[in-house]
Amino acid sequence: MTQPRPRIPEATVARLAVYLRVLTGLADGGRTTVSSGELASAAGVNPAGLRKDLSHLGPCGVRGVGYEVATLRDRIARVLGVERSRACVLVGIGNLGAALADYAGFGGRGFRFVGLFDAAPARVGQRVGGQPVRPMEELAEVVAATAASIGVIATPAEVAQSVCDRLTAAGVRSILNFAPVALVAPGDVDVRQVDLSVELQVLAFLGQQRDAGAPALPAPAVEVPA
Amino acid sequence: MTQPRPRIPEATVARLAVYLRVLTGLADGGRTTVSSGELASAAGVNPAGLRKDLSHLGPCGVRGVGYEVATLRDRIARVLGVERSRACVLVGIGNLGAALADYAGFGGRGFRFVGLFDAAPARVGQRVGGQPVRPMEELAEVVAATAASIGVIATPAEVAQSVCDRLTAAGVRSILNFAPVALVAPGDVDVRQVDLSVELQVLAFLGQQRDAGAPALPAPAVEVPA
DNA sequence: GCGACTTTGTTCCTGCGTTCACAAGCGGTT
DNA sequence: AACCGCTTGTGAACGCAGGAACAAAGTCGC
Repeated sequence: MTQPRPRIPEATVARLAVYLRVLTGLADGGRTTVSSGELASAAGVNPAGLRKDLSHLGPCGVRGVGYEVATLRDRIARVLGVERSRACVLVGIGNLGAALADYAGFGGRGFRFVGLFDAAPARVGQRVGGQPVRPMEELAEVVAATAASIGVIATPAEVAQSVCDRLTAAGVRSILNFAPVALVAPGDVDVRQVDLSVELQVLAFLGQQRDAGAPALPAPAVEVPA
Repeated sequence: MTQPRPRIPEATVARLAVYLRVLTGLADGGRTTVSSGELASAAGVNPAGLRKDLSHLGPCGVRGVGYEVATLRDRIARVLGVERSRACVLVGIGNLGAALADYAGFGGRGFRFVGLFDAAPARVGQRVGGQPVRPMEELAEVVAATAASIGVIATPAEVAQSVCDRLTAAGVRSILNFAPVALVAPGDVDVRQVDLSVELQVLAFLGQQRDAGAPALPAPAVEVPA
């Protein structure tokens, strides 16, 4: 009954999600097989690293040929746990929340939002992404009824912790937090933090560093023909 | 170079951005000093790691006391290049693009959008976050006029590469891509990828792993099925 | 049927990031 | 003025991720 779970590194899991997306696209395009080199280039990673990532799933390719697109896609989907659709609740239907609710990349990849919640009475009742926005009072009820295991927080930072508390109290065990605060949660709850502005600041730093120290750099920019 | 710039690890840079946000909040709250332990807890990291991160900036704390909030904040801001405001252009004003344009976390942290662009004629002319949406034809012009160094892509995946090409052609050297495709760009252009659904899939994986193996299994060392 | 080519899966190695633990330094107290 | 406790900064070890090279294995051509 147990899965092949010799512990997959988290960095590998993140890349597996990318491979899954690429493979889904290839399958929709009618491709039946793909080589590690091609897949790696489409995913933006090193071919050897890709093969190492896939090796965690056990042998799933054919030497001399490559990987069967549909088979590999299904296998990754099963390992990632997106084989069956997962119920998620989304709290905070501001600009970002509405964008997330509408984001096609979620529904198409095994996630479905079973409840959108907001504390502002003005927002409650509006329809976003085909669903009505519900008041916070219904949160526990919906989580219990749908067995939602994932909660997404897209509220202002000030209320994120209290939303987190309510989600965990309702039984949610996994939380994705877009608010720029570090949440504290019970040890058996997974919390992942996404700060949209952090990436922008890393970019600014790299740009400043490049501009400051690179002028005399050789950097003939050899092109890599794909 | 007068700058102590012996290469700061990228992971450290990302955390410095988080420290900067926490410090700004503390300063606004009137705090004058803070210890590494407290700051680390607010940022969700290990105290020793935080001190190591800060050590890249040179000594900036007082032993036995802690760090001076305002001083440390300004120092990190200078290192990250957030001291002066940076001009950014944003392409793709859909749900996500509108959320980004409105996101207060950007303007407050040294980034200002000097141009919002969309290919859909229906969107052009609308005002989002206090600015008008412009047609793609004006992209190169605006980038040249404002010396924007950062471009943000929030378009559908299909057109992201062509937008990337136009941005680089216009002179943008740093690109933040929210579209789920790996972009190819010249070697002197920094491209950073953010896939919102990847984090969700990592969460699903961790949740599945927890549910399947947590009851009493420490590490069963199971092997692959068939 | 056999050889050669292609591509996977694995192994080794190098470098980086993270953590632990300790010495150094400063403020407050007596 | 000297001691003591607190906190920083740094040095070292551990573990992990990434990259390159090699061997196994299967297919295609002759």
